[in-house]
Amino acid sequence: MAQFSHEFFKTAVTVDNVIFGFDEADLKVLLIKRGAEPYVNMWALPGDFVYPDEDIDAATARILEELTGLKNVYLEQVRTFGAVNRHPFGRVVSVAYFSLVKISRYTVTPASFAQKAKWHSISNLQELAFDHNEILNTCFQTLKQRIRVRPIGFELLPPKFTLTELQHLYEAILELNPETGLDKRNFRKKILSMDFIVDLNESQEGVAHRPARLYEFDKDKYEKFISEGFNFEL
Amino acid sequence: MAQFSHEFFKTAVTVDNVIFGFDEADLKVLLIKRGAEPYVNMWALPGDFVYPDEDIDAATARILEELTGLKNVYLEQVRTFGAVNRHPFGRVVSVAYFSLVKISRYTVTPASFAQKAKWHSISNLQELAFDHNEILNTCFQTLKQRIRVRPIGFELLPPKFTLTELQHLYEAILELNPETGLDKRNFRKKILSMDFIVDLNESQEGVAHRPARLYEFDKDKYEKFISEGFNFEL
DNA sequence: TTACTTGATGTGAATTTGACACAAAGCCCT
DNA sequence: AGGGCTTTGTGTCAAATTCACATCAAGTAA
Repeated sequence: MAQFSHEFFKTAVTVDNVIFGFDEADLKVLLIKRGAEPYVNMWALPGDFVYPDEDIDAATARILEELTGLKNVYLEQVRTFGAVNRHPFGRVVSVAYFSLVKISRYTVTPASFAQKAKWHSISNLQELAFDHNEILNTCFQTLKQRIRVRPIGFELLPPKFTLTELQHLYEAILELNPETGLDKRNFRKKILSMDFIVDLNESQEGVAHRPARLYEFDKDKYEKFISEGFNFEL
Repeated sequence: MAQFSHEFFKTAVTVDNVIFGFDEADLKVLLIKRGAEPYVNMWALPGDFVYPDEDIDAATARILEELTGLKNVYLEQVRTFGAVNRHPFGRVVSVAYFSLVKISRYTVTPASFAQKAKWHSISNLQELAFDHNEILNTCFQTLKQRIRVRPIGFELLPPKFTLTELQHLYEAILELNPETGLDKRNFRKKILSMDFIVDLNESQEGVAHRPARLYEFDKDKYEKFISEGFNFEL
């Protein structure tokens, strides 16, 4: 095998991270403006080379932390993009992840590799560097599928949330028209039938209308139900 | 960026392919016995280095064809495995795929990199080379999910099949007990309500019991239904 | 002709989904 | 203090789907 090294050990591996956040009624993605060639000054997904002694999963977590300061974030590998000419400087294979962050906890810390970082509404994206539009899109589709079958929406919301916020989140991710999309009563019935979304007996404060009750997601309870054969769905 | 080359362009990328087949009542995987170090003489997933000028998807298709002679096979990328020490000879990142082949069409052609190739029953696997047990398992779980939501089971069956064969296939992939698993009448009702599984008005021949009707999967019809908003499920 | 094996088929109860509208809570303004 | 505004919270019924369940039919083999 040593004789193969010359030929094969010449690829660079990067990770690209589609960082989702949810704000008011909009699903957003955190993009950086590139500060170096290639594609300088274009918006791009946050990403970096994987270091020689670094697991790929760890590289993604590192990038996320460098950029947002956040640790222990929901991260999921989606797909690897390896077209021969996707990078102008050589053979670069990119492993795409998405992550879900609570946007309120985000603090602007553009990493060294970026001039600035900014949340972009998913419904309104321009052309990105490299094949990043394709990557972003693939990750968004994956999120859309995941959200219906795993209770990961809560990763995007503050720890205490209202059912209306939760519904808006689902509508944003599933790209449903708020009018015709999810029926409020049926949505609440479904959600509350899952006993791991617990009523905190608290209410919103300082809103100019009837205050909504606050709920939280109880991960321990969820995992207990799962281990009893329960199956989350929409 | 050129200054980074020294550091980063040192990884090798491989693909590993979990090739599924279905035979009688058993889901099988095609494994090769390794003919070279490392892990010589152990069973492993068929895989190879991705050539410098080869797309990753193309590499998988190539391996499959070298091994089985089959082209135009169902192939799906699953996940990339990139732990630092997964390969003893250096940093090797592996992109895992699964593929679905009609086992009857398989002809033994062990590729140059293998001493021999053999179908192994999925329910009865020994220890494999590298992290291939983990890869295989991940791919199997992915197949299990996909089969419920995409009509890909047909890729594993001959063009003309009986409903009993189809049901056995589902039971094997979903790891259901044939007794308690799927109800025959309900299964057939569901399947036949999808109008893209068409009755050929032919029967089995040479079986020592009442011959079963033969059906085929009509891909064009399926795609027409999909484009009309239809959603396949189980 | 009989026995054996597997194929084919329908009904009714239980559950789930989906559509739909109005009163209640709190803030703001006058 | 009262009225208006905005958003919250809640139940019923019809329709559709799911699930459980048993018997006769078709062909081969002896």
